[in-house]
Parts: sequence; C-alpha cells; structure tokens
Amino acid sequence: MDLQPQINRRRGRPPKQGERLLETRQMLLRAGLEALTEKGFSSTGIDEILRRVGVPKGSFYHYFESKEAFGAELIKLYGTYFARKLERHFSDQSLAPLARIRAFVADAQAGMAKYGYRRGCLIGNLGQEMGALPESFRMQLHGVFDDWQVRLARCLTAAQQVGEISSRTDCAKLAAFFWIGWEGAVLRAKLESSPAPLEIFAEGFLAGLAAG
Amino acid sequence: MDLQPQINRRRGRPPKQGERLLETRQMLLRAGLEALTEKGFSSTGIDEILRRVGVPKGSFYHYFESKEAFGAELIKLYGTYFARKLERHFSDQSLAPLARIRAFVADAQAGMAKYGYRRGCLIGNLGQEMGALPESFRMQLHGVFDDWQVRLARCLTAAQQVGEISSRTDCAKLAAFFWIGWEGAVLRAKLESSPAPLEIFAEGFLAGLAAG
DNA sequence: GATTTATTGAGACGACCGGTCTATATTCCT
DNA sequence: AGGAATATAGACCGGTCGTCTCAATAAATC
Repeated sequence: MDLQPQINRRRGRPPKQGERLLETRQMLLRAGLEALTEKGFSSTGIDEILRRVGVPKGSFYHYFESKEAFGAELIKLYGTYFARKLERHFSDQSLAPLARIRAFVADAQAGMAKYGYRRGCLIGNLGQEMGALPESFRMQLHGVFDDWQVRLARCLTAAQQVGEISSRTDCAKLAAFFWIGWEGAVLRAKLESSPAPLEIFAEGFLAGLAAG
Repeated sequence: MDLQPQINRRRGRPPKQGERLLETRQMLLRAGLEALTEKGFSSTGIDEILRRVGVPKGSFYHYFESKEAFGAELIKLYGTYFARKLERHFSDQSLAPLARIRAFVADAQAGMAKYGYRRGCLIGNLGQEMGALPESFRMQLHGVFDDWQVRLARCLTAAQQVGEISSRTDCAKLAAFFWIGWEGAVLRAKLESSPAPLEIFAEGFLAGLAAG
C-alpha cells in the first residue's frame, strides 16, 4: 500500500522553471497528514512517512528542521485547509444559515466515511496528545480552534438575523459548544468505526437550537 | 518527584497474611493510571512507570504479561472506578435527578482542576489513540462507554419521571449525546489548561434539557 | 533443615526512534 | 570551465522501546 513507483525522483538541483519544485516536500506533508490523522504525532515515525512516499531520510531533513517543525507545519496546513472548507459552506448564500451548518456536517461525515472512520481530526488528535508533545504546539492548536469558532459564530449570528435561532443566544458560546462536542463526536466515531456519534451530536445540537 | 524512598522493598517471598501482598502491583497500576491519563498509552514508557515507583523491570513482567495486558487492566480499573463515582452521584436520593447530574459534573470538574488540567479521561485518551493501539482495546473501551451511558440514561429517565425533562425525550440518545460531548470537553480543557470547556459544555447541555 | 515457590534485582537483546552526517548527482551562475 | 546551490541517498549514532532471562533471596511447606 505504500511506495509509489519512485517516479521522477532525480538527484541534483532541479530545473528552475520548477513546475513541481516542491513536489517532494508536498508529498511528505500529505503523507504526514494522513499518518497523523490516523495515529497521532508520537506514534508516527518519520521513517514510516518516508517509506510511504519512497523518499530517503536525507530529503526529510533537507525540507524540515525537525519532526517538531514538520508537525507545526502540518497543523498550519490542516488548520487552513479546514478553515477553507468551513468558509465554503458558511458563506454559501444559496442556503439558509442553519442549512449551511447542516451542509458542513454532512460534508465532514462523508469525509470520515471515506476513510472507514480511521482518520480523525488532526487538531483534536494532537490536542489529546498535548501531554506528550512539544509545548509550542499548544498555542497553535488553540489558535486553530479559535479561528474555527469565530467562523461558526459568524454563521450563527447570521442565523440569528434571519430569525432561525433566538436573539437571546450567545453565538460565540454556542460556537464553542459545538466544537467542543464535535471533537468528542469525531473521537467516538473513530473508536466505534461508525457515523452514529457524529449523527447523534449533530442532531442533538441542531435540535437544541430549534428549541432554545 | 518520583522514587518514593524504597520502603519495605525486600527481596524474597513476602509473608502470606499479605496485608499488602499486592502492594507492588497496585503501585504499578496507580502510577500507570497517572501516566496514561496524562500522556496516553503509546507515549508512556514502562521504564518511566517503573522509575516513578522505584520498582525494577523484572517485577513488571512478573505481574503483567505485557504492556498490552497492563493497559487492559488499567481500562478495567478506570472503568469501574468511574462507574462507582457515577453511581454514587446518580443514585443520591437526597437530590433531584438533574441536580445529581450537576453534582457529578462539579465533581469531575474538581477532579480535573486538582491536577492542573493535565490529566484527562483514560478512556477518551485511549479512544483517540486507537489508530496506534492493539485492536483488543477497542471493544473494551466501547464497553466502558456503553456502561457509563446506561447509568446516565437511568438518571435521565428518573428526571423524566419527576417531570424535570420532557417525556418526549429519548433518554438513551441524550445520554449518548452527553458522553460524546463531555469527552470533547475534557480534551479541550486539557488543551487549554482551563475549566472553561467543561463549564461551557455542561451549561449548554443542561440548558438544552430545560428548553427541549 | 531441605525443598519449593514467589518475588526482586540487574541487565542483555534486537528493533526502532529521531536526528546527524557525508557522499553524490544535477543544475545554476559567472 | 568551474564553483555554488540544491537535492537525493543512506549509513550511522546514541537513546529508548518492549521483552526476556536468570541468579539471588526469603517465606512457605514439607
């Protein structure tokens, strides 16, 4: 399942008009993302990532200063990748605000199903691991959650403005509530290899909105 | 911070009327619990546990077949320890059912505060790690969650019977919702070294009950 | 008091870890 | 042409991992 056939892996300085100058680097990041969402940071060895993409160790330490630096870059990458996904849904003017949230949930559910519920959320994974991680990750992870929360809060405010939820609701707090629980749902979905936790949480959250 | 002063650590077969025949074993379990709730399974080395209680490696493999067997025992231990805590609160007839849940929440919050929010829930930690854990853990963890969920559902049913929550509520599903989110809250509390996520989730959950 | 049994103390083992280092190949720049 | 820059290649280092072995010791049993 690993080791794609070594395509185009030449030594030496690559040609400058480097269409895919960063190809190797990006392959490493992509493979790292896959590995870390499945198994977390501590349990994933660099050699394993290297083997998966057929790249020698020398290259890794050419592109990244250390495993820690590699991890930091993955957090940034995943954070923005996910933020883009959120923004795509939350700013979809063709849907009512709450429907946008439902669309995101469906998207995320499909994302987990696609990999047999083996891959979770990188940010949640590393958050859980913090006890054994470089302290520098903490602020970074915190920042990503904050960002996601702000985006959701904006969408909830929009829902408030069109009267889908009560005007007494504290949207920031509600957004915090959602992400807290959603990470728990992802965790459980991975544990049970099942979409049920995602569904139960999303359903419960949305039902609470309608009522509260 | 480790290495208590070697009290009573004699060689040879210990006396039979073994007040503390299992002392060493229990010290290992206790230290293991502390380590695993902080750092998880994969990141915790056996040597580290051994060092903390001042026991040599030979003893570990005398009491436990492997690290995996040790982990399995810890899951069982933590599962029943926590189930007892739940039962103590949920069957407290001096409080109304919802107040019992609030009491449990307060208890758990205090538990996390006591260790500076460094220790999480063992079951949640290992659940997140499953991607890198022996597959045998999965069912065990699942079983513990199921047990907790049943206990909470019973308390919710009691709340329903005294009219604290709507009779239309599906208590089993609601209990599932709670644990899904609560694990997320514990994760975030650890990440942020703060009680806020626990409070936000508990408050949101209870508010939803009142409204829904 | 000899034998058996339970437990400890100490450490060897091989696999693997993250990280470093040197060598080599290719292209750019002058 | 020749050095500088970029990148691949992989051996290697010290450390840690989980596991296993084995002698030493002392209580229990006979």
